Amino acid sequence: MSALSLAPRALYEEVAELLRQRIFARELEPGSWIDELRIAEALGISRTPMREALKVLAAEGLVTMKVRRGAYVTEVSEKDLRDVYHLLALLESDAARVVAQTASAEQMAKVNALHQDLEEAIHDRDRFFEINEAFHMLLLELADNRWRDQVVADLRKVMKLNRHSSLLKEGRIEQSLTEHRAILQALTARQPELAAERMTAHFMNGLQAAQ
Amino acid sequence: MSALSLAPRALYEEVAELLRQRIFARELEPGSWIDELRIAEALGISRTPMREALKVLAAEGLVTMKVRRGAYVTEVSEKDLRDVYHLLALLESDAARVVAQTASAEQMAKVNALHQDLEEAIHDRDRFFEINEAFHMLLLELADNRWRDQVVADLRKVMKLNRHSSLLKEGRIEQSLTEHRAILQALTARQPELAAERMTAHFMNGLQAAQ
DNA sequence: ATTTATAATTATTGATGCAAAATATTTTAA
DNA sequence: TTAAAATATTTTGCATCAATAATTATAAAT
Repeated sequence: MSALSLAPRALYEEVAELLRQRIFARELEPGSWIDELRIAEALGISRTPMREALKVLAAEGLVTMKVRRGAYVTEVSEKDLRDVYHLLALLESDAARVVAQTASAEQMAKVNALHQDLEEAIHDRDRFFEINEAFHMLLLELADNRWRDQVVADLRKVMKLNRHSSLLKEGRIEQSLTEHRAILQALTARQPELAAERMTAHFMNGLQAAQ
Repeated sequence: MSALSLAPRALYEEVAELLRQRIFARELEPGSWIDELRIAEALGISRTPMREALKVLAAEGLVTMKVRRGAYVTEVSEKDLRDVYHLLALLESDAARVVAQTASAEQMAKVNALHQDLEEAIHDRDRFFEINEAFHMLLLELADNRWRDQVVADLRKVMKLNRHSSLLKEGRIEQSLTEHRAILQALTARQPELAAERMTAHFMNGLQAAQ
């Protein structure tokens, strides 16, 4: 697949990643059947790594396996989107709570620094999106719970399946930044419950904007 | 596996379930390498469904795949156990909150009825364990979030990997029942936050007992 | 004696082939 | 003309086979 890669992944991992891209790009539409033979042939690989990749994606929730009927791209309803948002809000607000409780001074400085980058990226939508993601990832990392990280990663993938999933709609950037400021304030003030509340509110506003 | 099954599962699903049983029974020890060839031969099946089953278990977190080194039973440290408990407490206490908020009168009656069964099973450890599990499952069902159900199911599997995972140690049954009474009281009183708090406490006490 | 390099063995990973099952199409009968 | 049954085609699912990569052991050289 890629000529040079430091950590050579197995072929089924490469294929899984490629399928994720196609699903998120809506080349494979939700509800549609995935023709494993056709795609495998198009990629010039056999069905074995293709099928293993589909199993991985099924476990992530991106595709749904039906017995003797193959793999289908998971359909994410409006309710599903709300449910996933609900869980993300719960898990990430708890991560914020943990960070407010346990982060070292150096770690908190890192959080602060990343927020400053976000402030400066207000006029660059793509960069704002990128740093926003990094900020959420940093909080997860500092909360130090690998199982949560895995769950959040999977849920975020499922969220991306929905057409209206973008956490940052056009006019939401200003609003989002304001919410981030409030979260940061609660974090640096070492107020766990307040940080959690504000993170929850942040997500709920994001959901409002998405619908 | 089972001679008659209404929903015929694929062989790789059957194998995945069998491997789960063996892992939980500690026939396959945490950290040990899984000899897919040997097990496949012992089961009289080929390696293909075996490998697909291992991919499924890897996605659940029960086994860890190492590139070109095969599958290993995931090792769950004490910290891992605490982390998983933390998430379960978070997710299930939120489910209790949702149930307190949204359950219909009939649904709440079901919750009540199941708790009464629990009260009556106090002298039958296995039955108490069984109904306890059913009670938690009922709350999840009533909270009506299939994504949470999936996450909780996976986390509970991981939890079972740890030697000290049993939610109900010998002397804990009395204590557990007392906590359940408090949760039920908050649920029927329609006090979401109280129900969530008490569910969290229930889990934290369970974790204490486990260590 | 220790370290390095090469060879051999072992195990994972990927490809191909075959059989069973499900769906779609065609033909026949009412 | 429509419905049902049979046949054909498509596709999944399992097994076998081949190749690649890694580890271990042995031999040689320093």
